[in-house]
Amino acid sequence: MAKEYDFKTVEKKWQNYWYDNKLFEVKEDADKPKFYGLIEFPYPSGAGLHVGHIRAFSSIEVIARKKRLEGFNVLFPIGFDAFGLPTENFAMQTKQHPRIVTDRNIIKFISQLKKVGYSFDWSRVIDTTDPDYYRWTQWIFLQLFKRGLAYKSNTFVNFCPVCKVVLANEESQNGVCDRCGAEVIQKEKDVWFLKIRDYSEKLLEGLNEVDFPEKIKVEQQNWIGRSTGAELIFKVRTKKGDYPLTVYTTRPDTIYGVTFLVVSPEHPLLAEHKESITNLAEIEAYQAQAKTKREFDRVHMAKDKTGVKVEGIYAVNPITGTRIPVFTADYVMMDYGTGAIMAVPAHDQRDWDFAKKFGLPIIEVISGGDVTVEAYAAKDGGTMVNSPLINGLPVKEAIAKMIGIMEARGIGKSKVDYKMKDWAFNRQRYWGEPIPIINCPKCGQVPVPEDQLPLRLPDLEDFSPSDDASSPLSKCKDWVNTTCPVCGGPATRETDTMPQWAGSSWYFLRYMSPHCDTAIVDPQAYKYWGQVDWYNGGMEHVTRHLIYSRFWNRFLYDIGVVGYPEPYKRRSAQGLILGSDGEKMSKSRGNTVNPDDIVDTYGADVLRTYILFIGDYEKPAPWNPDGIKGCARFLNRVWNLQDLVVEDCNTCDLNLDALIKKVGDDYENVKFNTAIAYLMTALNTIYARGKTTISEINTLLLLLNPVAPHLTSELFELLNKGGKIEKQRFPVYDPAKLVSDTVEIPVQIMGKLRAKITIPLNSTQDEAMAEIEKAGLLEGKTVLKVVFVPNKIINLVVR
RNA sequence: GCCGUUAUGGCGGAACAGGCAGACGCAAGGGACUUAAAAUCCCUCGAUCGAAAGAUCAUGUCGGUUCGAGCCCGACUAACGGCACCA
Repeated sequence: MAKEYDFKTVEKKWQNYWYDNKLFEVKEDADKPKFYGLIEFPYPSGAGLHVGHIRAFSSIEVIARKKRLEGFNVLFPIGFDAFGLPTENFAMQTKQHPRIVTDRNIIKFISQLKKVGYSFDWSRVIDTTDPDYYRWTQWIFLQLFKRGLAYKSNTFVNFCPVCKVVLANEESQNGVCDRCGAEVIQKEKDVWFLKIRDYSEKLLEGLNEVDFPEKIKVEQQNWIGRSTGAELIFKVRTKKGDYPLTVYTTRPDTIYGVTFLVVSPEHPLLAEHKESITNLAEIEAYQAQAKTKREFDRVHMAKDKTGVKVEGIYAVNPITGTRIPVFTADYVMMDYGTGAIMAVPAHDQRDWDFAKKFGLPIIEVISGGDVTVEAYAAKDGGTMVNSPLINGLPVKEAIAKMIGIMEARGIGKSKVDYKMKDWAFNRQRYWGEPIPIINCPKCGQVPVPEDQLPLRLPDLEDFSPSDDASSPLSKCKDWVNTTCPVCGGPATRETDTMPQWAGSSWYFLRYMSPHCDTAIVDPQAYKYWGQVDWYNGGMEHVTRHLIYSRFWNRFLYDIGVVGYPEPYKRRSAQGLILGSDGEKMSKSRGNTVNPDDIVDTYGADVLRTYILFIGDYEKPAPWNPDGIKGCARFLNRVWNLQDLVVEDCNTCDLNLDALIKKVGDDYENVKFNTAIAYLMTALNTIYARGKTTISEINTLLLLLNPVAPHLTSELFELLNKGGKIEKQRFPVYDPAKLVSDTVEIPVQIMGKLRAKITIPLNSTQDEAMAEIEKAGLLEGKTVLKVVFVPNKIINLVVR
């Protein structure tokens, strides 16, 4: 009998062996093919590692170990995305410096990750809060700034009047402050933006060349929100003369149905033509009200349209010459299109609602709906009516023709627009990268010279937010007051810091040469490692991190710093691990699972096996404490295979080639659950037979090694005179052995399974029928029709 | 409202490309071993009828295509995720 498997000793032994011998530390090696596997680096929260992390990391871990066995030079790095609010808040509460908190958390994470036996290259650990790292984050910002892609602009921020602090969007969900529950108000402030909109088209195009799950592509496409339409110019008659008001529309075909125009309350028309407006007081009251209205309200009041008619001015329809009234209403946004729309109530539900409320005419210009009941959008059908120049045309043709007419007359042009907004790139917080800009009264915004980077965070005593919506850094006068690098005169530093998404937008580049101090990435290292071959992470990052980092990489490509426009070749996404109650894990629900507990009770291999076996990798799965036991049993049975070893075994006819193919393919296809299931089936077969050979076990161990590396390393060593499993090659199957010479096919009668017959491979229909006759399945029946799929099935239609 | 995803036993989930529904695991029941328990091993395990052989029903609902549908088509329902007064 085999010695009982002592996971504690064995796991410790192999972890020491791997880490002490630096087995996973890699260098560029031109003789080997490279594989760069990446997991989203964790935020080192005080709570430590979560089972969600285990699921997220274990996929690439399996691939990394498999690729190593296949002879690849594998880069599988880890680091920490350590700037951010939770640490800062925790630091404030406990009156410790965030640096201390961060370092402590990182140490904890590293020890937890090592206990799981992950094959990370520990020589490349990066930390976004390390000045040697954020020096380069700041450097990238400066490149963006120098090319006009970073700019400061006035906008509204979420402000909690109780805590007196600017809140990030994620801290003010539903218009309520996360910490005190007070209603958040909008406060005007100058903030930095990155012109990600300039990259809309490139980010869309790039999706064509990457291997991402379709739903990720669709989500990014929707986020970018490309629409093709037209900009049309309506003349607005004012006391100062005609004001050319440009509206954006995707439906220029409906121009004959325009019965009013609507401008956003922030539209410059209103500010520039006050003297023409006869109900100015009313307009200004409405503007003031719209300003204080929170984003949240705007959305939830969607059905109850508000607005005011702008008296004293009117617009002229450029096609018909008709006079039409101008309104201002907050259902028109200043930051999309031109902030002004032509309203066609007959064919747009929002305009319809507004027209009903204000008693405005509704003119049908596309037949096919009943516009007295609701708007008829007619996206796919309908023909134009009441539209002299385009009557009778289907919608699509009408759009094209009308754009042509407008372009010819100089009153409009086709125009592509995007919903994606520029990236608001600052926070009024301490624990982030300082923005390396100096404000000089004479020279304006001056970049910190690159040789002065990193611009270090000053070591503040009090890093709590200020109550005037400015950053904590503004309190540090020694740091704020500086001299202008251009004119040498007195100047002040930018006091806002970068958002959390900054450091994570380029970290995959840093891993290639984490200690390079002359560039963000060493060109030789980049030349070798290039793109990330496979990147796994959460769906929640698809429209933030995943799009931001694609943007930065694309920018770096455009300025010649990197050689590939897309950073990630392939992306996969793990599903959420839910609590055993089927609900999202949370401390308040008390349904969380600490991976440390599982490692202590069952061992790292069991945890790894279970998290991969739990279900479809890409779908959410509830944690089941009993399920872990099954995986523990499985691994135990693998260990005990040593008791079944015989020298010669003529009945050991397990089809290993089929198993190798199945398991290997499943790993690559993110189907870890079925890969493990097939290994279990093979094991059951061996146990039923009662004997096995060392060579058979070795194959199984190699297949299982990426999932359960400790146990398989130990058993391999034991059975192979001290041999090391990592020196082996991942098994290769012989395609010729995947097919046998006979095949069992089902016999259906009238579509229902009635019997099974075993016939030689590639038998003809007649041979199959002969076999069925022999079995006496057709007595008293007349065969009307035979459907025969060679080697698959035979179905008989009988009477 | 728009976009997307999903729906299979008591549970998690399998089913390659329209061809044996329920692999694998859990739970449950029965048995062996044990003084006993744990561990381990063996058997049963979708529902209904039947002593059995077997038959019928069954992949969210209702229709359709097909020799054959969990899978394809049409119309729904529910849950989850994303976006949202986007012109």
